[in-house]
Amino acid sequence: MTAGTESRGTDHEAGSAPLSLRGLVGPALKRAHHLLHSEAGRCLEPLGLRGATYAALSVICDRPGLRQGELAGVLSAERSNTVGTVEALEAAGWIERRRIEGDRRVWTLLPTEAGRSLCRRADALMQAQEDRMLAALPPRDRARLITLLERIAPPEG
Amino acid sequence: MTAGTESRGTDHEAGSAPLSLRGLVGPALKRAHHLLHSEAGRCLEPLGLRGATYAALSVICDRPGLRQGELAGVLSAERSNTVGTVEALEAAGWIERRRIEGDRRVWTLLPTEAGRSLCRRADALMQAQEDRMLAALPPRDRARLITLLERIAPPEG
DNA sequence: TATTGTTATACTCTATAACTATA
DNA sequence: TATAGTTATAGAGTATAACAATA
Repeated sequence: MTAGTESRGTDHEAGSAPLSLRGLVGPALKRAHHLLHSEAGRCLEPLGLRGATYAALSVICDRPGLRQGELAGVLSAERSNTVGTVEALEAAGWIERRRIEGDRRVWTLLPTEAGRSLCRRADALMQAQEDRMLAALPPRDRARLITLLERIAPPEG
Repeated sequence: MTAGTESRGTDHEAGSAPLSLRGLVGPALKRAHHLLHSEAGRCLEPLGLRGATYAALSVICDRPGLRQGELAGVLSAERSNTVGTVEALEAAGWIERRRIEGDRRVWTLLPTEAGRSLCRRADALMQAQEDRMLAALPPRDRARLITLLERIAPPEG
């Protein structure tokens, strides 16, 4: 902290990233996430879905009957922020909410047949989208990438 | 699209992600990014920086004299969204803006000595933060991860 | 008292269009 | 007419606290 005044390079081919950011995972992660996320949004839009509603619908189809709070947990989202998502799915007729016996506070979430059908279409779309966006990565590298990312942030902390 | 009614599993150890999201890079990318990004924010806060201001300062220290529009390009940000960032850095005394000769529309960005000093501290903090967050990944895997991410979204598209 | 879902709110990040002053 | 920077604004995404109904 007391040393020299200049440790950074001064000549650049126009457009390279700064040295100090080169070794960090964060910036690379941010760019990749932003690219995939925005592209996924454009893909899902024609289906009437967004990233959040697709993810929620997918979880509900996979675990029919789960509670709203469990959904929030799986999505790594705040309970308060899943309310709108669930309402949107219900309003569109893609899921139903049911009370359970014994505890009238909780809502249970079930996909409708329309919801299941939509989810299958969305799954296919998203798979195709990743095939397109990740064309530079052979399947093996894709799996490796997922493994690395999940070692940083395991699913369902 | 005409086939069966049920292709998803029904028994789960509580807390696993849906099958259809398992093979996708997007969700894993999102979780890792969210975790690193929010943690980076907490790290930088005591220095008076946020992710965006740190990244901008780093670029300016590395390429002193670059234009504001070039900065936006390197940051993959809209020009309009870099205005506030640059103003914040200038107001804090970490950078200066200078006109150039020959074109009075452009601003040139230069770090002050205080800015360089702060940036060195922030670099060290961010390096330490990643060492902590990515403890599960040996350096070799970290480099591999960056390589994979940059094949999806190359720096400075 | 604690918990489930809800409301309200605020803050960050990003995108878009329109403006100014220069060129 | 085009460009650099700016302003204004809108939309996502996320975080927090407080509330009602129920346990």
